[in-house]
Amino acid sequence: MNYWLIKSEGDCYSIDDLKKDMKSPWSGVRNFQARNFMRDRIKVGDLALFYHSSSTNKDLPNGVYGIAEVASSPYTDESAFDKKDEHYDPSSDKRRVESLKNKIPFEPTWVLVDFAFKKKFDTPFTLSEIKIDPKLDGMLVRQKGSRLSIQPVSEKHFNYIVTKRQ
DNA sequence: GCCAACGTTGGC
DNA sequence: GCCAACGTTGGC
Repeated sequence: MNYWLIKSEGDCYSIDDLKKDMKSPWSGVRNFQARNFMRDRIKVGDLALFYHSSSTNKDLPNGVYGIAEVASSPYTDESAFDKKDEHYDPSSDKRRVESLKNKIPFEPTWVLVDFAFKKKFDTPFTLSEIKIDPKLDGMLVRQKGSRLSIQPVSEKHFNYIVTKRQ
């Protein structure tokens, strides 16, 4: 089993939204490294820290707000083909249209997995706490300019954060 | 709202 | 294949 950290902007899709929906397709990832994690390494049942980023709300500081569970295998992210979607990708749509026209197999550029709600922490484990805790040395999210929206987390770090919030 | 850091694009 | 320019992310 692997552990992950998934980022979302709190104003955009929060842990409360996931709790309400119970399960959500993690669409809109347009970064190749993050895509590769979903396509090649993420497995059903893997657990992920749910991280809120870029918060301008003082009551919702950046940090880990709870836990989500991987609830599907990777599948095509259809939003890449939707002109009205904010994550529309013309080049991937063009590839798809060409493949349909020429009746050749198509490997979608962008895939996604579903995440299911697992748990919300009573209090978030904030980024500032993560940064000062020696037990969390080496966590990717601590690195300045860590822009990966899906990143691996070690079992040790995962368990440490979860235990601290139980 | 600013700006540094990063990934991606496009011209050469 | 390099690298400058660009757009986006994310912390403050």
